[in-house]
Amino acid sequence: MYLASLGKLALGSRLKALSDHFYGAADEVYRTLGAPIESRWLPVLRYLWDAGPSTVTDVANAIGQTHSAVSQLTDKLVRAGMVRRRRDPADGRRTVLALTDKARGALSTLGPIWCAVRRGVNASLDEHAAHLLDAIAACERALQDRPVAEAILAEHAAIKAAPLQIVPYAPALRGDFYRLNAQWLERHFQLEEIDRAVLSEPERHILQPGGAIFFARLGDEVIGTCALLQESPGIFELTKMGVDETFRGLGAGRRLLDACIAEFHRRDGRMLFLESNSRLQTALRMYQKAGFVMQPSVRPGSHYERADVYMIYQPQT
Amino acid sequence: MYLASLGKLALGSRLKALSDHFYGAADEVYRTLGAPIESRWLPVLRYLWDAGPSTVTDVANAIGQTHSAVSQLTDKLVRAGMVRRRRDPADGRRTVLALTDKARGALSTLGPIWCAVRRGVNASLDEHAAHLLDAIAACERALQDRPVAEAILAEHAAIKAAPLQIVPYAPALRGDFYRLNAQWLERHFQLEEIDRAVLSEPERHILQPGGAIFFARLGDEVIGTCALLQESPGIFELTKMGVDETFRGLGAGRRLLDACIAEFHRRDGRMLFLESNSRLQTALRMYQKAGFVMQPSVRPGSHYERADVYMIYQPQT
DNA sequence: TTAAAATATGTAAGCGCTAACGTATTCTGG
DNA sequence: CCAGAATACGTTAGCGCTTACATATTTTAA
Repeated sequence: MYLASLGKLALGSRLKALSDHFYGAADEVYRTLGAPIESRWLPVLRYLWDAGPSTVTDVANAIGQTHSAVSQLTDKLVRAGMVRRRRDPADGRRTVLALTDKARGALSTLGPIWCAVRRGVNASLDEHAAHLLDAIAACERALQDRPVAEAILAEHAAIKAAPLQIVPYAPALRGDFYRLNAQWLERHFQLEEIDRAVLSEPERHILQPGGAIFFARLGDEVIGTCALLQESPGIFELTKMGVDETFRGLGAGRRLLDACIAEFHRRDGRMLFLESNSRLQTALRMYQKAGFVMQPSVRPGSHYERADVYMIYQPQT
Repeated sequence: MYLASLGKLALGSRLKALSDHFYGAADEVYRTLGAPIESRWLPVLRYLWDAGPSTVTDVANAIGQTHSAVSQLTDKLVRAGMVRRRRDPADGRRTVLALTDKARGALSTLGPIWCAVRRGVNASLDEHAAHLLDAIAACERALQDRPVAEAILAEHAAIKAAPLQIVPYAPALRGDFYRLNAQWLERHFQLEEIDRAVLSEPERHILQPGGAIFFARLGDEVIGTCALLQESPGIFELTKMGVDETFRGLGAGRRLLDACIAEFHRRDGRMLFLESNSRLQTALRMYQKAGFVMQPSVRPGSHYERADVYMIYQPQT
């Protein structure tokens, strides 16, 4: 959950754990079955098996590692008696790695074990693993096409350059009102029939009973909205606040909230309340900072299923 | 390619690289924009921001790391002046971590940058990242349900217990003949009309002209096949060899090959050849070991599009 | 009350990998 | 022919994380 703050960035450890899990399982199997092999060795051993004696760099390129990694792995393999190091007589810079007879013997008895590993992994993971591989490959390709840092800096420049404005309702914004509210409703709850009706016809359900709707614009983009609904004369509800997920953190929510509160005062409202849900912690903190106070119980006769929080605007004067 | 030998196990490094890429990009952005922050700090800082002063273990649980990792991260954060360590007066074992004013200041100016990071990452990766997350979650769940090592050992026991037999053609095996050949054809090439015809009616195209078909059975499962086709009197072609991908390494291919060669001798054949493709290195090595010799050019008048290898059986007597 | 068990944290060592460097050796162009 | 560039490879230090261990402190149970 808190990892989400980093967006997609916190994958590293999860994936390392995942792959360590696999390696660990394979090693456990090799140990149990008495195969004198470790799973981390396999890429190197397998390449030498297929390609015959090879230089460090050849192996490194083939298995997608740096020459250093191969060199260090080779240390272990030599220590385990699986690989022999030799100078290349034709080129004194090169080291030729070759399997020992011991390694050849070990590998040649490994067929059934590999087969079992393959089938066991498949049985456990089925298509999941395939999806994972596809997804990784897709990400790698996308990153090659375009460096992320560049994309981020471009976004930042665009955000900084665009002014953040609060504007009142206009018919052209009806679609935005729906979109911005549907986004968080669908993420956290269910979009119900009543929601669809109110969001589709804000004029009828909000403006006409004496309410107001504001929008936050960043440059040309409409990134947030908030509504003030007159429940009965002088009694207002703050509702339908939504900020585009990708544009949070710019202060648009607070600006919208302030606009609604100002409008409430302009209309000489006597009471302003809101209903929300305890899952929306960030929003609740913002309401609190703006002067809303948490009430001990939910609002009597609330017409929201999802409301378990009731707050009333009580600014300290 | 050689990683494939490990099946799905070689993900670790790729994913670490992928996530390092993200961290690196984010850090580059923070540096460029002058934010005194590193991306690895964020989970901790963000949690302290949201939850207030907390103990090491609380933070560790919240961000999904070990207490050691948090402790070490805290060292850095203290050195950077972002976090304060205090003993918990109520419980002398605990250390309470709290943000410094400096950290609070830094974090509060970070909104637009985070927003840009989110949008930049989204722009670069779009749904790829979402798929990746889904796939990881699916794998994690699958692993929880069933330990891999156990599944592998079960497979191994099953494989070891079952006898590997070579059996001649029987009508009930027609479907297996198709399946086993279609598998590798579709993976490496294209399944063409002519293939479909031959594979669907082996009696007509292979047996009736004086050929033979063998199957490898492991217990109840049919895991491989190979055919001997009489091209003209005394001239035989070894063809349609296929072993189920998940059952390779058990020696089924070699056993099938030997069966076909024995059959060739039993029929007093004068010549035995095969056509194949240089992509199928493993198969080619097996043919070589069995006595087939690579010819310098492709077979004249070959009826295979995909054949770029021509081998003739020439056992050293 | 007090010994044993549990909890909270820091520290050390290690993993697999990388980047940076150093040292050979070979290639290249004048 | 020979100086500089390029190549091959081992070594070192470091990353972020883990496990194993050491040291406090608190809780539990007899």
